[in-house]
Formats: sequence, C-alpha cells, structure tokens
Amino acid sequence: MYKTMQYKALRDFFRTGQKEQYSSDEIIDALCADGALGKSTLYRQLSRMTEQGELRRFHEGKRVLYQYAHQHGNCHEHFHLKCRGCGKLIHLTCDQVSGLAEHIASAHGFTLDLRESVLYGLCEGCRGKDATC
Amino acid sequence: MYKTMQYKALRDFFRTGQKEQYSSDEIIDALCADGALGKSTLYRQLSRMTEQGELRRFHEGKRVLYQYAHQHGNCHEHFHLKCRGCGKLIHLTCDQVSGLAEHIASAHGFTLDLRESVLYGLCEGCRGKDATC
DNA sequence: TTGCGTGCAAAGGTTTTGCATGGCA
DNA sequence: TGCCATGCAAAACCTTTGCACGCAA
Repeated sequence: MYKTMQYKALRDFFRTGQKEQYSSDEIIDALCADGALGKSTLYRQLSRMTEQGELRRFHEGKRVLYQYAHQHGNCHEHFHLKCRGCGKLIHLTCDQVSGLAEHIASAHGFTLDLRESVLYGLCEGCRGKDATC
Repeated sequence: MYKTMQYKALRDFFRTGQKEQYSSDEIIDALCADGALGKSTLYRQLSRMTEQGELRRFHEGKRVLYQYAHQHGNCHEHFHLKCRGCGKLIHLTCDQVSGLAEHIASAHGFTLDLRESVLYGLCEGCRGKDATC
C-alpha cells in the first residue's frame, strides 16, 4: 500500500481534526474542495483504510461516519458506547464489562467482535436534556 | 393508520418468511415484482413501520436489513447478538448479561438503549467454518 | 365522504467504475 | 521501471418526492 500524498492528507485530517468522527460529505467539503484529493480517491481510501482497520465506520441514522482508529490501541478488547445525543464515543475499559465477552463465549458459544460492536444510548450529559435524543 | 392491502402483504411477508431479516431489494424482488405493492409504497411502509416499532432496522456493512419486531416481546430488555457468518440474530435473555445494563447506568452514567444495541461476532456454528467470516 | 395511502415516473443524492495519466517504491 | 493510486466524468445505485387517483374507515 502506497503512502501517497492524498492518503497522508486524509490521515492527517483525521489525526489533527477537532472531532473524532466525520461523514464522507464533511471530508469532501474539507479536503476535496481544497483540491487535496479527488472524490473517487476519497471513497477508495475510506474503503481501504476501513478494511485495514485504520478507520472505523459507524452508522448514524442514514449517515455514515468514519473515525481514525489508530489512536486507541486495544479497541478489540473493550466495549464501545456511543451517545445518540452528542455522538460521543466512549471506550469502556472496565473489568466487569470486559468479563462479559468471556461469559458470552463460554456460556453462549458466541465469539464477540468488540471492534464492531457498539452499544447505543445516552451519556450522562445528554440524558436529561431532551427526550427526543 | 390504515391497514391497506399493501401493508398486509408486507407484514405477512415478514411473518411467514423463512428468514428473520430482509434487505429492501430482497423485498422488492419478492413483492414488487409480483405487483403486490409499488416500490415507493414499500419504502414508505418500511419507514413508517420502523418508526412505529413494528420493524427494526439493521446495518450490515452497506446493506440495510429489516426485521419484523412484534414476534419478540421485550427486546428493549435484553441484548442482541448478530452473527457475521450466517446473519442470525440471537436474543440474549440471560440475567448475568442483563445486569450489565444496570452496571453501565450506575457505574458509568450511560443509559443503554438495548433495542438499538447489537453485538456482532460469530455464533457457535460459524466459528470454525471460515476465518474470513 | 374524507383524507390517508398508492403508483408511476422523475428527481435527488451518494457511491462506484472505466480509463488514461501520475507518482510511489 | 513496474504497478498501484489518482482524477475526471459518466454510470450505477438506492431512496425520496410530486401529483393524480384509489381505497380504508
């Protein structure tokens, strides 16, 4: 896999961005408009980087969001919580919770893939705010 | 909400189907091709029935899958496991696992929405089969 | 009878693809 | 130098929408 200029632009966009997650059209507005890379290259890079685990893909209603994954090392070892209110992703490093994966494996015969498994709900801050969250 | 012929056709398709989950294009092939209902009606019904909780929507890679929800009563009270190999959805009614929601609420301040939260992995049958699953 | 639901076809938006060119290793 | 990656534009794809008509309540 070549480290092209366009790849680096995209990777750095994620690394230095203010948010953790971006939709494809946000990236198009930010990078393609600047001429940093073409739209088709963007989509091809997003697919490849997601396949290779460098990015992670989320579904937020109808939108598809991407997040740079290399920043958190052991994402396959813990659960993830995603807030429907503010979109925040919480990495749940907690022994009691982590034990669940083993319980599900031994008692239910199901091998979890924690990288792909996201639990949805409302975080502390968003809980009181709005029932429509 | 009217119980139209088209609505009944769609509802019965889910109720009597061999699988639990169908993508929109599978339903189009099965029902729209027969003239049971038009494509736009299908999409409108899928949206409405999902909003009203009669169907549940899943994201499988890029595909969107729908499942008839009335068959399982208390889906907001237990976790769901979805096998990446065969697509099977497992309703995980297990006290030890259910306690996790309360732990996450009390210890982590996060209110889970179990209806939306799906854990992915491989079921017992698919585990040995193929590493590419 | 009322007005929600339907069907068609067209519009809409996003993602993918073909092909010639460019640039990394 | 060889081959993967890129960019453009067109195509493909799925979903939504406008509007007149039909049908459930």
